[in-house]
Amino acid sequence: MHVLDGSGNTDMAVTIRDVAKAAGVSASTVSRAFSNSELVDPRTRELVLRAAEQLGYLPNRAARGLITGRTGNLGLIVPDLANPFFPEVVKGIQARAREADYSVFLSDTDEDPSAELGLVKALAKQVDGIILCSPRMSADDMREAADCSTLVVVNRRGSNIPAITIDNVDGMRQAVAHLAALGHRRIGYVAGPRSSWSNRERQRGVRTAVAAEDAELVEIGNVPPQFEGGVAAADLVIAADVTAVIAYNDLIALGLLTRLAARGVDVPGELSVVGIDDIPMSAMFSPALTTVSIPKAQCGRAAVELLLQQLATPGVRASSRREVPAQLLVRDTTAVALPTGRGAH
Amino acid sequence: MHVLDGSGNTDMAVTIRDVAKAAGVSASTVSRAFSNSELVDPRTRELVLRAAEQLGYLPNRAARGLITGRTGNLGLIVPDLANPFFPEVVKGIQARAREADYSVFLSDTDEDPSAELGLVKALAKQVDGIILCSPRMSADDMREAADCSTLVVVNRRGSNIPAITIDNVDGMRQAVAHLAALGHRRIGYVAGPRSSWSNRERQRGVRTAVAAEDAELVEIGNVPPQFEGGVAAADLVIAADVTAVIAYNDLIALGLLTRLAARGVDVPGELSVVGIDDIPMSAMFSPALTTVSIPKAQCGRAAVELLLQQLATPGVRASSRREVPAQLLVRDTTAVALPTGRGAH
DNA sequence: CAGCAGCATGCAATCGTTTTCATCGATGTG
DNA sequence: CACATCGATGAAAACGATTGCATGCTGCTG
Repeated sequence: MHVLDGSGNTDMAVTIRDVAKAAGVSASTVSRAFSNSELVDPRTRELVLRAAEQLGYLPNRAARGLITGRTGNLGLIVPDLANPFFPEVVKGIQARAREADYSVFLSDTDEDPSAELGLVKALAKQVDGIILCSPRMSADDMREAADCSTLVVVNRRGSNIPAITIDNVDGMRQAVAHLAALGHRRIGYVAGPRSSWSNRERQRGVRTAVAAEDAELVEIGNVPPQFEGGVAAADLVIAADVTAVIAYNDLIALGLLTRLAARGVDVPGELSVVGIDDIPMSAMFSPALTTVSIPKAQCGRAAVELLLQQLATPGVRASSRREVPAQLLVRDTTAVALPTGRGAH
Repeated sequence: MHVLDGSGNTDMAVTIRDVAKAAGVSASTVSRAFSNSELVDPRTRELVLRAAEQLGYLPNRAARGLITGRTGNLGLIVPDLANPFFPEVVKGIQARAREADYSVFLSDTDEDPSAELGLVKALAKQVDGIILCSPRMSADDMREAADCSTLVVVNRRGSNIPAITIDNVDGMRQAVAHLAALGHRRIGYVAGPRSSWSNRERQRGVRTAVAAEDAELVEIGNVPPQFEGGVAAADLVIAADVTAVIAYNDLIALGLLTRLAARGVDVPGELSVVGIDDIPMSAMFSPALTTVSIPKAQCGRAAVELLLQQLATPGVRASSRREVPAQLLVRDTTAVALPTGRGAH
């Protein structure tokens, strides 16, 4: 026998009317006691709250949502939760949402861009707004999605939709400045997927920064943003005869590190490597990866913030956006360039 | 201007009555056309479906839930999404839930056991059932939680609650048999948190298996189940004078590997290391970690399966459980034991 | 003392569905 | 031909909450 909640009903819902009866008031008063607390006598309110407490009453959000039109739910769509970049973002979203008393619906598209729009539509009716993380869908689909629900996108910009982005250009500037200061004059960039907005941004940032430092840039193929992509790119990097390389993300950088070690290339002695993202793994590798860190949880919180703001000022499809800073984290994969530059041995 | 959905309403909901009007039938018929399809004339049904399609109608789940008592939602509570073990499980849950046309509410407790019960209560009204991943709460709290909602727990057993567990004992048997076959006679086990049910299971499994192989077991302190825990434990392992060590999880094993390398201990030459979990990182390390792999996505799917089953047979609080197999994955951190055993150099 | 302002509360309609019950033709049978 | 049967459909009552409106009470003012 467990301790029951006074009434003895283990599963049947206790409604607003039960509370009303227990407190000797009407249902409306109970409702008011919970929301517009100003319109009800403080004493009555206290009475109601106590009765509710005792009965273990919790408002039924679905019923409330039906009439108010607001569900208190948020949708969240990510391409792949197994990608170590996303869990931290999701945690940030979750945490901030809970603070604002919102619940979060999570959907993982498994990297299928064509599933994204469908999920938005399916979710639209059950939520007040949707956060799209690094969406892969087309710009047309984005517009259509925006017509279904209040949207905020993370890690992409365009279609006049409120967005949280990362200051990739500045991040790249920091990375390149760091390398240049170490004497590197010929720098490689291992590009991620061509279709990725982030990749284009980072590529742009690297180009600008390298030009500003008066150094030379070698762009190395588009590879999938995974460990294997880095493994595959390593030989190209060696052949490119650079003294330092920046990878589109940490996973690629880690792949590089592994293959470079296998090829007998000393990092950072012969070659410096810089990643982007700062996924937890990067600190655990040896040598620990120098990387451009992105405040992932902060991105998540900011996305919720922006969504809440959109929700609060309805009708205003203002194209608000927010850019979070990136920050270079120097660890053990970058060092001064080899004095002679190349071919030494 | 975007293509609108025929009616021109970008945000206002299209209800069952709109469809009814458009199809020239009553609301009841539309409802039936969507659910109990048998009670409606196939031709009428076709008509309704076409009208709904054209208007872009999607049933409002909240309204439906209000009357049926079933929400079509599932709750999911995890201790820490940033722990690389969980994302895969969550993906499995998500995928299976979507197949069954359920949506998933995600909550992350940030490793705070005292938050778990509160989240269960908050979620209970909005979902048909809740999946608790590796819950840290007390047994009493578990019982109370089970009174709030239909529950399935993953990675823990007890309180007569349906559970998905891993066959830790067999996993340990495989690991120990592998090591014994390589000639190891003195084996270490680096224990995880004392409060963890999994740790107790694994410890028990190792003891049994080591005894069965007639080898010697050295148990090494309880450490936090993180990389840092492994780093800290490495020196104890060296001092324990074993030729092989099994860690409570991969994160600890990876920490061991890192610190052992720093101490100049050759793995697997001088010491073999086995992890548990098979997190993605483990394959990327060098040397790649030999580990007892757990089918994480399958755990997730099984949990949903079990929950759905509980939901289908209401009232039957049968203590169903399901155990998924673990499987040893031999990679590069295990090798034959040093011939002389210890102190060699 | 009458009248009125203003506050606290209750009544009832409503949100978008499902579901029970009744209705209405059409069909089959004695 | 009349009556029971049956299948398809519609009308209306729920589900649990919110909210505009009406009501009753208190207390103040002229």
